[in-house]
Amino acid sequence: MKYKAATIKDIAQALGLSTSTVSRALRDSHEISAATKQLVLDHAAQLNYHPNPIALSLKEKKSRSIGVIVSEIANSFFSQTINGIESVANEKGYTVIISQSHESFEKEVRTLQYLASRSIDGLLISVSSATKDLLPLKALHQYGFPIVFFDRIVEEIATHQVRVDNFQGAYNATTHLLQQGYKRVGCITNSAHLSITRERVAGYVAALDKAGIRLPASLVKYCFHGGMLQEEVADAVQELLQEKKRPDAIFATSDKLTTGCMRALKKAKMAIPEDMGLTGFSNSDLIELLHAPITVVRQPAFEMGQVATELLLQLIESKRPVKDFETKVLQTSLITPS
Amino acid sequence: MKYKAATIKDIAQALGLSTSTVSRALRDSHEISAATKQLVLDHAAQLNYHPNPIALSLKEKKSRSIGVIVSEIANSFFSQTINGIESVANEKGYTVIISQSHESFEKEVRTLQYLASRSIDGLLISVSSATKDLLPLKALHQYGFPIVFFDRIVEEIATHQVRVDNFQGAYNATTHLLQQGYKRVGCITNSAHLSITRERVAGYVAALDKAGIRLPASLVKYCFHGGMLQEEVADAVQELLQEKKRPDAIFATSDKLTTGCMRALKKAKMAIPEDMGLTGFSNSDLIELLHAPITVVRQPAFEMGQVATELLLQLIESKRPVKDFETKVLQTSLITPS
DNA sequence: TTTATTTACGCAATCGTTCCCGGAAAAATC
DNA sequence: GATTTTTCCGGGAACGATTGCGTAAATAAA
Repeated sequence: MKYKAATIKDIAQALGLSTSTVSRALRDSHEISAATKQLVLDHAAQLNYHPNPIALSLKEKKSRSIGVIVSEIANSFFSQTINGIESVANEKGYTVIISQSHESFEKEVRTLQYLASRSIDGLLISVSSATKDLLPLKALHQYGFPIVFFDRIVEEIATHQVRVDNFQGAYNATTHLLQQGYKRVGCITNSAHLSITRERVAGYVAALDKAGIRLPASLVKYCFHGGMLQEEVADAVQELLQEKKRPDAIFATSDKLTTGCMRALKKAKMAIPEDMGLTGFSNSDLIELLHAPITVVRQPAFEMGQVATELLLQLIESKRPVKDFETKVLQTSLITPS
Repeated sequence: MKYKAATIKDIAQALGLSTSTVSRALRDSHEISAATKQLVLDHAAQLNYHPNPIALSLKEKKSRSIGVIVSEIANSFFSQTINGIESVANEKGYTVIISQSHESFEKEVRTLQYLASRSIDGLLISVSSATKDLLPLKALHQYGFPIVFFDRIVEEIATHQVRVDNFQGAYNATTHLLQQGYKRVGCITNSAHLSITRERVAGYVAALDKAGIRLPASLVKYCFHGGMLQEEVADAVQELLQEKKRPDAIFATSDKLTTGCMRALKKAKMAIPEDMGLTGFSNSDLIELLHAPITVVRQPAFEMGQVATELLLQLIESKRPVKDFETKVLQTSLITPS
């Protein structure tokens, strides 16, 4: 069953006016008399008239909707980011269409095409951990399609970017572990070609360097699926535990990896922080309730969503092609258990 | 900057055909010659032509998109449900537009109007804990707008509903606490007018009854904001602790309430399960990592999303008004720490 | 050869809205 | 009283696609 919404035509007919007059009256045009305007407005209210956004989209050639692609919404960081995105977008009258890549490149590409075909006006994306081929994104971008990267950046594509100071966050976390007295800090991280992976691992290495600690590269374990598969993390932890000189602490570079490590360590009956130190990136609000009181690097997720959306809308509403792109870098904070 | 997508007109012009011929060729109509079809198809591929969904929506009077309103996506239960919704909707070619009420009635109404004005074809909703006035929803429903309720049901509106066996889930959880030896089980629950609140409290009471335990109604504390405000939960816990005959265990009826209780008990330096037993509804995947190994009632969230979406699409695609409405009841499971 | 039937395509309306253009009536100016 | 200027409104095209109807040419039947 379909319910029929009132149209401008209905109002016109009922009042014996033309559609153009009604349209103008509703938009408060100066060339419509006050009396007619009132008449139209009253009748519109009575019919509960709302302009059909689809018809508008067709005419204006824009849908006033933006797409968001994240790996998973069931992830504190991303759901918080989305809240930030929504807050800005809705205020400006934009609809947000959220899609998940589930860390799969194929799903990401499909989603990309889908969103593009649904005529969204712009895209906010944090690429999947499996994304190595940038062609689909580049194609869209070269078409002049507005894109803003957040969190997981793609440097090869020239557009606005919003991220945190991943290097510093990782540096701080690693330094924190060292200050706790740990000597051999291993690292469990995401897919190697992600920007956040490179930056965070660099921060981790820099902190070790600064402390005069040199560790084998084998202490850095990459999880291609970014923790989506629990066993991938478990394997990585196991590998660390089986290193000839076993690490005494682990730095995990993402939400899923941090909790994944905890899970794996628990399974291996390794106590945190006694048997193994652990710290990592996480925006979960349950951290303080975990069985081991770990220190985490928290990202300003909500703010990141807001900033990214503002940049995107700016891009969308710009009259001429934007050539000057910004890279906003937000700061992380180290949260220690109270 | 705008990128211009190819239209049917572009193809027609380039090939010296009419738009109708091109349209029919693309839709593989029998009244177009094979030669012309091939010509059109080739050229369409070359121009990377994709039908404009907005133009189609305008003509077909449907947008092939559905709206979802939940209180919060940063909630394991809802994000899992959304995954289920997405899986079914996308497969059927529908876009999912997610909105959050943040447990605010005003936000819910605004969102409702917004979604309705964005011409979605149907709505999946789990009402906010603050929803007492059903007029906006009823208005939409009486208009013939397809709505399916999930999780938090509104019985007064006759349509499809999907929920879990809340009574049984609550009954099992409470019974579990009693079997552990707890005698005075308090309850921290959601806003009193929510369906899930009524059903879960009823299950809780029934379990006590069955065990021959009669407790004062003051042991049931209602949180109007459903745990959105941490202090609301903290206050409720405090009130329980200050009862003249203090309870020795708490049954919490939702995700946020369960973790909220844990947080409050931790603050009050009450050990779980020694000083106070705790169990509750939760779909968080971090439960097993919490400092206290609590038993939780888990809902089949993903499945719930799938079922609800199937019902909604069925409603949307039905030729005539549907009069027979289904109420699907799924089963919960009690997860005890290993 | 004439008529009937296909085949293969074009014309134009439609969806709801905006906006350019043109024009009648009223008001202002001379 | 005649002209110019406003004021106010309607006609119709446009956005991109679909579709009922009409029709020329090609083919088949008579």
